Amino acid sequence: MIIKDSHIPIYFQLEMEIKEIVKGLNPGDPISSEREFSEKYDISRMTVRQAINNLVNEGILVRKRGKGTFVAEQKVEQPLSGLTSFSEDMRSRGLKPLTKILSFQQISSDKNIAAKLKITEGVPVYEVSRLRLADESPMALEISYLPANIITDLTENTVHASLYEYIENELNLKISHATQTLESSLAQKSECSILQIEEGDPVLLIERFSYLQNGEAFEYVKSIYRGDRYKFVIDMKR
Amino acid sequence: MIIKDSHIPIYFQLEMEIKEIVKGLNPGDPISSEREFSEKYDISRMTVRQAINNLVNEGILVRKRGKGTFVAEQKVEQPLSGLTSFSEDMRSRGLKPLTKILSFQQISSDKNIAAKLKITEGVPVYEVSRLRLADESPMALEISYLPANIITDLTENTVHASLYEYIENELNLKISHATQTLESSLAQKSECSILQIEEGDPVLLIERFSYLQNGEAFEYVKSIYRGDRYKFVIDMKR
DNA sequence: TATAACTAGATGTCTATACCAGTTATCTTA
DNA sequence: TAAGATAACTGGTATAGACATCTAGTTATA
Repeated sequence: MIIKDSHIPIYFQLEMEIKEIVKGLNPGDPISSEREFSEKYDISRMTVRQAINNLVNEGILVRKRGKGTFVAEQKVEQPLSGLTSFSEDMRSRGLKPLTKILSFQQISSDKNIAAKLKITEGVPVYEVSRLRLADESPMALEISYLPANIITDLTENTVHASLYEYIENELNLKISHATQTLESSLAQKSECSILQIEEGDPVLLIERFSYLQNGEAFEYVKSIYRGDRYKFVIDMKR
Repeated sequence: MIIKDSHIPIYFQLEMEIKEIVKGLNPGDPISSEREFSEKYDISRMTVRQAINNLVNEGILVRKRGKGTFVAEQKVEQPLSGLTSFSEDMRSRGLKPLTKILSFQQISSDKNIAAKLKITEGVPVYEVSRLRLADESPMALEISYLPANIITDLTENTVHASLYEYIENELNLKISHATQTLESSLAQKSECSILQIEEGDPVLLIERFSYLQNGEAFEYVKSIYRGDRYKFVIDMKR
């Protein structure tokens, strides 16, 4: 029902009306033509067009010249950063995500870690090992290294809650960007038992370097994902 | 300059005109009022509004009721942000990238392709096979499928030049976003000879779905990368 | 029978006009 | 001088009608 002398614009009322109609239709179904709406509600065709245009811009309808206006196919929503987190990803597939912290300790950086974080060998770093599970079954092993002189007073609880919030809100550091590399490899003996796979099975190796706004690396993460069970998803906006 | 009896709609010509004007302005600057454009080009104000509406929807302008229309602040959008292309990636590592088109043909979509692109089985699609090389040695095999009813009149040259430019500028379609999945797997016999690897070697499987603004998928790409030589890189801005 | 022409109906473009509703500066008045 | 009214802008909403162009059927023709 459309009320003509309401303070709510007619085109807006019609938008609501059409949204209701669309609820009872399937993607691809046609809606009434512009002239039909115009006559049915006794409003101008241009006003009908305004309502439909807005719904087209919202991705609810699709116009096809000469044919009509149709209910759009389901819209795909993209997560903010472009990268879906493990937890989101698992949940979207109907699996229950769980993260177990296997170890948390402060160690002296060896040559390899020091090179990755571009710090001097021997500078203390936090080492955090995590096991990622989906529906109780292991999906990935993650080992993170964080320089203890930048990320100060880190605790196991903080790591388990939200590391990034701690860095930005408690330490007042500004996170700038991260670089992630993915590569396909074969499982090594040492990783097999914990991921419950066989030597030579396909695995996805992911390395992430995270940087502060001053250019310092504050995190190096090396992950091993089961290749047979995990797909990495990226959404890209244009 | 606006040509009235052109086959190009007046509002579209005006959009171009305003885009040029905006180039010489700074974010926050006002543009002429709707009535001024209307008088200057001797066109209806409603036509001016249609042009401005489109530019507002594109995020180029913002309207402020009672005040005027202004150049929008910087656009957040970045073309397919975060993903470095194969060519860029190779060059940054000092390798010479090369893409060879192995085959280009129009075929009838089978059940699998039709399902991926959400079209009816049998609808014709273009199939493009590409071999990606770095310093003469094969790195990846890419097979793309594009519905021939959406991406019309595709030629091998277009594919080899810039497909996305063709879609946006020649076909006047709007690219919205893409979803990419990566997974680790083992090489199958059929892929071995062309990639010069052994059966069971690690490979990176990448699937990409690209979508238009109306929600239709216009591209499905399946790629197989050599796991021993290729790393996939993602940069993330916060 | 195959093809071309027509037709009905859909969206697309465009006009000219009217009035509504915020915003701002100026002008009037107490 | 300060407060309020007013005028002159801005974009927002809405109308009625005209013609263009595309689509899909139907009809007429070669």
